[in-house]
Amino acid sequence: ENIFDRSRMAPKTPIKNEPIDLSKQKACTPERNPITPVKIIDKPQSDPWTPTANLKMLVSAASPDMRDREKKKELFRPIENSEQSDTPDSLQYDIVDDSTVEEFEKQRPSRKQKSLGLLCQKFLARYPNYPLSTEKTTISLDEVASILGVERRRIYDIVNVLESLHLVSRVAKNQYCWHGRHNLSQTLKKLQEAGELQYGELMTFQHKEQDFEYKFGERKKEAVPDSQDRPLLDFSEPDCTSASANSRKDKSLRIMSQKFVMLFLVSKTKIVTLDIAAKILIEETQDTVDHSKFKTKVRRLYDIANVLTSLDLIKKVHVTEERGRKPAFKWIGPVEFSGKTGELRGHSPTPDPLSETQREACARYQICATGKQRLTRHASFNGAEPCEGTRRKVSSEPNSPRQERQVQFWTKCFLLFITVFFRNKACGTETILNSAKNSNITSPYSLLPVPGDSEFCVNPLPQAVFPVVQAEVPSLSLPIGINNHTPPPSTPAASKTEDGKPALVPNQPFLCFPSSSLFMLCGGLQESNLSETLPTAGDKGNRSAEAQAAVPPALCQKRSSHKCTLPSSPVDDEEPAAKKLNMEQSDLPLSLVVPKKSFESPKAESTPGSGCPSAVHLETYHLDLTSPAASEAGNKEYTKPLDCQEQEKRSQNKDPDEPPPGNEHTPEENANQPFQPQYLYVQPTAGLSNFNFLFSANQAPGAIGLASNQLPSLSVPCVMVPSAALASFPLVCSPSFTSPLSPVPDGSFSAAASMNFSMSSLASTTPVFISTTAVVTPKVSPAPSVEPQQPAHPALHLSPVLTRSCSAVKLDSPVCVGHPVTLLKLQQPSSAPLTPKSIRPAHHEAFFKTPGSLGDPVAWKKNEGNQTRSASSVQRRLEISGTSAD
DNA sequence: CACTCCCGCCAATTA
DNA sequence: TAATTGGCGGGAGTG
Repeated sequence: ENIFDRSRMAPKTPIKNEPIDLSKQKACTPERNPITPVKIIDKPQSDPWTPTANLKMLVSAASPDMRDREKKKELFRPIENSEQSDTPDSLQYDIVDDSTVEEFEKQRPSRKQKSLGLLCQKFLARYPNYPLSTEKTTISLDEVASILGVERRRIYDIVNVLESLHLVSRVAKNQYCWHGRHNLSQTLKKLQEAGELQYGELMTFQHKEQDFEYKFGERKKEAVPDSQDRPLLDFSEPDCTSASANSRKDKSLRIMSQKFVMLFLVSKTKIVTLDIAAKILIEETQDTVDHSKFKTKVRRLYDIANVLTSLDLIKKVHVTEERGRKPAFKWIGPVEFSGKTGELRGHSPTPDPLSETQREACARYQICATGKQRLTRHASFNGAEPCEGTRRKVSSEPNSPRQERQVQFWTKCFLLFITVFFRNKACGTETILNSAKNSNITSPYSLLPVPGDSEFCVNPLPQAVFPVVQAEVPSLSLPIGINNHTPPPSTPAASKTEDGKPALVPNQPFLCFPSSSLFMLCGGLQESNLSETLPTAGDKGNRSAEAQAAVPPALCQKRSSHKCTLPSSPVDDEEPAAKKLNMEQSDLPLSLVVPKKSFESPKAESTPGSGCPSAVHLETYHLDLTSPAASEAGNKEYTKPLDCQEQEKRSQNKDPDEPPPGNEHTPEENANQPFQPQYLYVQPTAGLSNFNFLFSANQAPGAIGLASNQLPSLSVPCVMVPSAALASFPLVCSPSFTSPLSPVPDGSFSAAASMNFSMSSLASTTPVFISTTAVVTPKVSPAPSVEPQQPAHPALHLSPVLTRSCSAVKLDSPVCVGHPVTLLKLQQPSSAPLTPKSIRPAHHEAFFKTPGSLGDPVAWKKNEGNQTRSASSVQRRLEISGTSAD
């Protein structure tokens, strides 16, 4: 107590003045209860207390008596300085006073009490939410820190986040101005707009329309460069001015905070999982994704989330996924702000086209958000801020209907995706299976049980992942998998086997997700839709399936090059993990196939017809949701230009088959199209960091379901790829649909396997490729024909994969399981998406043995025709018997 | 053990 | 050069 008193007495100022360590100061804080027993005091003298203890107490006590604190601090300092060993302290406590101890304990700042969230609340409590305009409240960091009894460092954490939302602004050193929530709405609106541009665009561009993409492609080509130049958004705030200063600011907590908020605003579900957010943020900033970075990012996100939680903008929730529950946050703040567009866009000098391009680019970049791009946007974003001038650069085209549509579209897709997941999870897998049986889904797509799939996505993935990994690495090795249904080599043959369905399959579309981006989406989407859809077997089932299918986006990674380096290492890591996963179900073998590269050719072939379709499908989904017909139309081009790989990916995503049965059929026409299995790409998160997963949407459900249930979980069509590895290449997945595989594990796998292979091999099926790399290729427009290369490329290079299959959803089909999926992934490193090319090669090789794949994109292109290669490579799927993921 | 996230070192910036 | 900011990650508290 004495101490406290003293501290109180002492002037706060000390901190600054005094050389003393901040940390020590912290200790001071105790105020909260002035009451604190005297006893404590003694300690200081003696040193009994551990600094920490003191701190805790202080902290807990803190709020009220700030003033005193200052004094306290001073007092403490000495004490602190004297620091003694902790242990003694404790003893002392006891000795000193039991009561005190108790008090301390009570007061003890348990960790929670010291949480940033609580601190933030205290901080916020000091200021009115809606201060009178007239009154300018200035905040002195030192003062607040002392009052709250915390280190100044902590105040920075709070202030930085608040500043990102413009609740406060820095007026001078150590001085902030409190604005309150008056402008919160505007800020959020801006963020939403910016978010849509960055994140949303990705989606948007997928938008279906072929035209759209088509255009994009063109634009992209043109624009791409530009895009690079321009940053999409900048979060930057006021600081924009000092562009130079970016370095540090880029990583700023402020920027992270804004991006984080943007994710929520862009997300339909309004739920964002931390890992997804972290991935997204990492992409933006980092090239290399390492686990440590991920962890760091997550830490930061917690910091931000705590502040946002205190602002009542978000709340913590848990999203249960395959692997288990993941921490996530749900936006509970205002959601709509009027228009999206906003000024921001308008300014941009660049016309829509640019914007589009930018978008594309952005999609990649943005998300990744690296500096420049962001900047521009950001600037706009800031609007008010100084930078504005620059920011305007960013084009705004905001609202073009298309964009919006696209956005919507994506959203839908996401929703579907999410839904699917949820369903899967939610529903027993069993049901799914059943449903599947019922349905007879022949189509591979359909697999999913509609109703029940809840688990699908998630579970499968993990498991799948592992297997995949193994497989990948050595393609050879892979066979290892429990079921090796297909030996890698065989694959080609296998592919044929698949044939049964091949027709459908052929074109499976793949979706690529940018790793991060997808997730986000997913998170957001969640169920809402899903829930509805599901269940009924027939159509509904299908739909649901579709929905699911839609979901999967493939990811790509953006930066191709960067990642390349990683590959090897990641792989290693992966494996272990994979193993774990696999273990579970040995039965199931997951077959992972990793196609090395898919074939371009197939794609090419497919592309024209199939490729696009897939894309279309997705749309369809949406359409389904909304209006099916339209969607299909869209489907074509899933491919996109490299630039925006991410975007592309997304765009690809579109394709998913159509959910509705009817629709699906249509697509089917194209032999290829029909399939479009969707794949989901999951980025590796922390643990998995290296791997990427792809799921076929279609399959997924089944797979998932399977996993849990009967089937070997494996049936899951997921493929994992080490991200690094992937980065470079394109993945291919073929979802084959297996025909009706029954849940039987082996069979399923085999089927799957076959499928995969087939895909690769088969022209018909399209193998999917995902190319991570960003391939340069620009886009493939939907129309394959359009570009010669594209056809091949698209698949290959483009990460985007696309696919999706709505149909997958259909549960009916014979087993959902069947799908084989393949996946791929690619990743790109974060940063520079730009050069896709560079990236790929290396990675591919590393990961995949396939020569062709590895090599250049060009090769691929060449290959296009040859599915063979790809097939083979692809084929390598791994099988895993692992036990189920579970 | 995983999730949280506090704490504070220390570098980048700023005054 | 000193002070202010703030990135970052070790590692502890929680469940």
